[in-house]
Amino acid sequence: MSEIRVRFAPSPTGYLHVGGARAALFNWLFARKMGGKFILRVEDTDIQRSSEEMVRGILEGLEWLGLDYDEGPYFQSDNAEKHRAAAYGLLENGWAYRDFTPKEERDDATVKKVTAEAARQGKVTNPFRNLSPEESDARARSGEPFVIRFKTPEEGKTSFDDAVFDLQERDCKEIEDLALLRSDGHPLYNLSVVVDDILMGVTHVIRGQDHLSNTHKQVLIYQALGKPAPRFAHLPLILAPNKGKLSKRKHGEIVSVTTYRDAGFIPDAFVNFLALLGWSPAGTEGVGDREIFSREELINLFSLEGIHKSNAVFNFTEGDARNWTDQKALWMNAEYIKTMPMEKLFPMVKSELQRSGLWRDEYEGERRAWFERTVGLIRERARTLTDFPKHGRPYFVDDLNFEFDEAAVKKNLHKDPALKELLPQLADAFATLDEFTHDSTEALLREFADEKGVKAGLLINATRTALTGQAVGPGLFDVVAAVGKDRTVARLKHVAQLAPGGQ
RNA sequence: GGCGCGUUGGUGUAACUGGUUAACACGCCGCCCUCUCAAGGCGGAGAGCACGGGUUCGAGUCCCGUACGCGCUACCA
Repeated sequence: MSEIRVRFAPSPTGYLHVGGARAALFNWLFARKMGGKFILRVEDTDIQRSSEEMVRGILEGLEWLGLDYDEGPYFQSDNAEKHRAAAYGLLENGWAYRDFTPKEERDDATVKKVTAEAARQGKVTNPFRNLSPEESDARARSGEPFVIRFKTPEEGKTSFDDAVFDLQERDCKEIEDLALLRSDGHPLYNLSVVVDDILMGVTHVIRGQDHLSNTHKQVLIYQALGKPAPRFAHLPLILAPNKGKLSKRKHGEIVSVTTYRDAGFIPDAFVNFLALLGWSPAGTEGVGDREIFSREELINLFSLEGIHKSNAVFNFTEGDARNWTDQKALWMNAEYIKTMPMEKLFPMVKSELQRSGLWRDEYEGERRAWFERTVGLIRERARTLTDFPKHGRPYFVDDLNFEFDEAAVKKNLHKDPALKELLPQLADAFATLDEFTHDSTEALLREFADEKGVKAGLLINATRTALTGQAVGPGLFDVVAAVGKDRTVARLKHVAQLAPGGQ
């Protein structure tokens, strides 16, 4: 069997969105699984809409996801000459004709309505379809502008066996005489994809279901070109919570994969989440109810048969800061952060801390053990990588340059006036400890509480807020040990000064 | 309008070729743990499988119809 070759062919009309990312992922998984090649091709036929910046966005997204391509990126526009040649070839052998109808300018917004309205009138035979070659040539020679259209057969049907949607058939009379070449000579999508896929030896076309109807046109073009069509596999769509289309205009940054990168997602976690949107390893022996899969496992488990037919909803709540994206994605990310090997997590946390100016080289030198322990503390309740600088700041700064949560201060420091006296005393007691560990500090604090006749919880919560500014966080004695003796003593004394006197 | 595709709890999914009280995960609620918050453990609510017919001893699984959603119907991709 010859080599499997698949491609991801995004149009650079925006950044890499989750739908595109998932299409790229499935192509990549298939290529890796089958030992084939994964090709990246940018469909920039419509040059007016393309920009280098947008191409960069796509490349960045793929890189972050770790979807490396074996060939490319190719640019469809580079092949325009070949696409044109193909169109003229079809013109010559009678599979296409020149249409001299004057161009109608339609803007993107109204084109749907206009075309739907036109379709309502019923299909009409293009008056130029049967123009004699002589007359057609003559008019072309005279400089009259024309578009080259495919001469869709009047009889018969097209068919292909989709790997996901099974046998697809369509009557040719339902298919319009699609334009192949614009009057300005630019090749159009349906021609370009086919020619490029032939040129690149693509064996499997895995793409969004929105192309399912187009595929019939492409099948016709393959026939006209005398080439076998590849195997098609159409993916279900990813929809917004209202089951409508996911779009940049309506849903903003939430659909861009770079948003997830910047928000502190682990690439593997996002890939894992994406893989389960519209695909499942159902029926695979021994997989059971698992949902967490490493990249290698996904590659092994992946198959076109596991792809669903029905669309999936990307479930997020607009305007909810905590659940800004799909909660399962968030959960999965937390799961990865919590369980991944420290060696893999370390560099991610490092660059995150560097971004917020909290990184020190000693963290991978003499203080590495301390740093890893501290990261271990934070990771247990982190949902994204940005939680490391956010929750971790009190551990990484020497001074008091971290935020004190107002409610926490009120509840844990100001509520009981006795703390103004107790905290400095506790600080002094801590200062006497030679060995400053989880156990030794806990023993000391509890004994101190007993002596003073107060509940340990009072001091514990006050100390937590003194050391971290928060009312919530890891177990207090883990915090104390991580913050260390000097800072613990200093911070306890500091907050005591801030406490309201007397009352 | 035409053509195509789809429809299992709020979301993602499972349910071998029709055969136990429709399963799992996320989310939600409660309990336990506990110095807080998470995590973790335990338990619970939530779908009778879009709706209506049919076939069958028996249907989420097969057939027909309807509704709804989505896609295509461009000199966009």
